[in-house]
This record gives sequence, structure tokens and C-alpha cells, in this order.
Amino acid sequence: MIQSLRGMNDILSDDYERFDYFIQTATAIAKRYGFHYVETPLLEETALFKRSVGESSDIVGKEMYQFTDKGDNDVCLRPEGTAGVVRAFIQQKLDKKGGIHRFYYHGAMFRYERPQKGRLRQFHQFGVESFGVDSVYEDALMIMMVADILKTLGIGYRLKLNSLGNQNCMPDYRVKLVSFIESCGDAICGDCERRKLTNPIRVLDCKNEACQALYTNAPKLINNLCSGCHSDFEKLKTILDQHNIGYEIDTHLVRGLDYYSKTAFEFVSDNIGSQSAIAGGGRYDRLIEFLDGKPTPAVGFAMGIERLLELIVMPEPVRNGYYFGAMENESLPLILKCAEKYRQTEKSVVEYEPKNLKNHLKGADRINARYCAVIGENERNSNSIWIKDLLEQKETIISLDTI
RNA sequence: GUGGGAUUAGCUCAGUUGGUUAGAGCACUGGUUUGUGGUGCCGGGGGUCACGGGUUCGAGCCCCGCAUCCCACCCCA
Repeated sequence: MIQSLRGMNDILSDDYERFDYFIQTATAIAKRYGFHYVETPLLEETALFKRSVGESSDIVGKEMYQFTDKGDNDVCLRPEGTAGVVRAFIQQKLDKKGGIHRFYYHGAMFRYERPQKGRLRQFHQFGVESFGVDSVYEDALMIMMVADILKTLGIGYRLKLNSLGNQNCMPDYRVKLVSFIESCGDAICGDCERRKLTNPIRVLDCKNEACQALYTNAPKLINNLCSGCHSDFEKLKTILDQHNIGYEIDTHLVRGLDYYSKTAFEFVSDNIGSQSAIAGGGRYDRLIEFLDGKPTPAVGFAMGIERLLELIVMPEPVRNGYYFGAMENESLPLILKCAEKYRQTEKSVVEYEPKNLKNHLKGADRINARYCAVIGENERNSNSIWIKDLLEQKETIISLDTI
């Protein structure tokens, strides 16, 4: 038997019901917030991700599906959505056009990782990107939109918030932090040695107890923000307070992608195991110029759909549509004619095997049909069809001439 | 990429120190003698015990390999 590749799943039946319900819900909300759909290719030039996500990240360093195509191009299956949307934004010259551009998207992403619950090699994200808005109100809008989607789906969460600073304060802090780490000498673990070079802020999050003891007095980025970053962060907290959105400040929160600055946030669930981040995002004001566009402020987020699926509280299923059945072979042509007519406006399913009434009712019930329509000998003789409303438990017999 | 656990019917799981034709519940399917479901009763189909080797008179059970899932690490949505 040929099976799907490791970490790549089929989505069908109940899972697809949930998947589709999520997309419909999130799409409706994104539209209400004034966002427009954008579809970008699954395959992009490798350089796009190296320059946006960043070579120091694990995503680019070891998790990309990278290969050379038949035209000798170095290409990658997209590991995340933002880079492609930004490329499209620049390629369509929207950066030069100016103004505000708000997009949402959803689709498959690919990362070559060791799979576990909530972590797949092909997974799906729903995300939004906003271009051209410098105001921290837009950062708040992103967070409110995620909260809105999660609330609508009945999903509980905790919101973690941090500020990563910008080019004015981050580099200074980084120097400060690295010199602090160096002051710890050889006492730090091997992972931290590596992090010191690639992403120093991550050392603060080390699971090693000995490291944690050393870092209690480490400088915190949140205390080293420049005045602009500081006041924006304070303003963001005030806006969230005013809208009754709870949050916790997590000074260790770092986004895994290099392009983020200032606002960083992550929504986590405590009910789905260790892969607990269900949505993450933040501001990335420098990314457009990194990709040769005209400098444009931007902010966005992405949600991991598979991680949300089991948390979604689905609405009660409602009976709908018609089930058609014949009680003997002679009635089958009549039932097929009826179904053809009803199908123009109603969901209609036909059972081809003649059965007694009891089994047809069972069949209609099983597919959750609202109406069970049957033709037997009696109906055939009187040119009519028997229809039972399975919800109201009312029966009617109507003439075939009237349908 | 590193370490650990699991894998028996469509699903959730039993299966004794290695011993005849591998079981249950749910699901599916049929019947229930005059045409009424979701909730009665009776029956039926369905398993290369993940896969490949090995040990043994004999393997679902022991050993090795491999695949997938799960857990921790790394990292992330």
C-alpha cells in the first residue's frame, strides 16, 4: 500500500467539516475588518525566504523543502506565508502606489521537521498582512481580529505580548545582552553557546536550570526600548485594556522569523500539548525594503489551522435536504424523476435499493436529512409521493403533478 | 537531527508463562411475517495481528531491522 508522505495528511469527513468551518469563519471576520484575499504561489525562489525569514532561523537553516527545478532554478515550497505576500505586494508595485493595503490568505505551508501532534510537514495557515499603516492601532487591530476569530470559534487562549524594539534600540540591546552572556563564561550550556551567535534573545528562554539561574540578572529588552518603541508599547497595552483583551507580558517571547520588530504577540492554548502556539504575529516595518521595495510599515499574523481544529466548538448540526427511496423496483424511475426536480433547489440524495419504509427512514435519519420521501405501491397507484418531515414528524402525500 | 513509547477489525481496545479455528463494544449491513427513523430483538460481513527478517516443533506474544503515529529536546503556526 502506498501511503502519504510523513507529516502530510489527508483532510476529509469530520476534519474537513471543521477545517471548512474555520476558513468560512475566519474569512467572514477578515472581510468585516476590511481585508481582501490574496493567493500567492506555493513555490518561490529560495532567495525570497533567505532574505525575509532570515538565514539564521531554523526554518531556513534546516526545514525548507528546497530543490533545483528542471530550469535549474533554486526553489522552495513556502515555509510560511508572509514572504510571498510581501513579494507580491512589491511586484504589483503597491509600495510605490502608496496608501493602505490589507490582505488575508490561507493555504498549505511546508517545513521539513520531525512531526508530532500539531506539527506537520504540510500544514495550513490562515494569515493577514497589513501594509502602509504605521499606527500602533493597527497592531491592536491584528490582536483584536485573532481574539475575535478565536472567540467566535469557542476557543480559549492566553495572549503573550512583547516588544522587540526597532533598529534604534534593538542593536544596542543585543550588544548589551551578548556581553552579559559572555560574562557568564563557560557556565552556559551548548545550546546557549549556539544561540549567543544566532539569536541571543533565545538564551533567556533556555530550559536548562543552571542557565536560568545565571540569567536572572540579564538585561531585559523591555527596559531598553527607545522612547518611540516604549511609548508605542504602552499605547498598545492601553488600547487592549480599553477593549477588554487580556494579555500577559512575556519578555522572553521572540518570533522565530528574523523580520519582526516592535510588537510581537503569540496566542497559546493549554489544551493541545506542547505545540501550543495557535497564532503568532507582529510588526515587520523593515521587511519591504529588505526585499527591494519602498520602505513601508507592515504588521500581520498567522494562525495554524491544524492546531485549532480539535479546539473548535462546532455548531449543532441541523437536518437538511431530502432522502429519496423506492419500496419496490417499479417505483425507482418515479423517485429518480422527483429527485431530479428537487435537486434544483434542495440537497437530494437517492437510495437505489428498494427497501421497506422502516429501512428508508433509517437511511434518511443516518444522513441527517430533513425529509424522507418514498414511493411505494400505494403512491404509485395514486400518482403521488409520501414525504415525512423528520424534524416536525409530520407526514404529507402530494401529487406528482404538483412538483 | 537526538532520546523514549506505541502499532491487533472502519474506530476504541482486550488477548494469560510462546500452544488448536484471534475476541469485545461501537460502526456497517440484513431481517424483525400488514408501510413509520433517530431508542427494542435476532443475524451477517469484515483481521497477511503495520511491514520485512530471525529464534522455535509452534510467534499477536521473544530478538533484529524498517515505516508511521505519539512524547520529550530543538524549533515553531
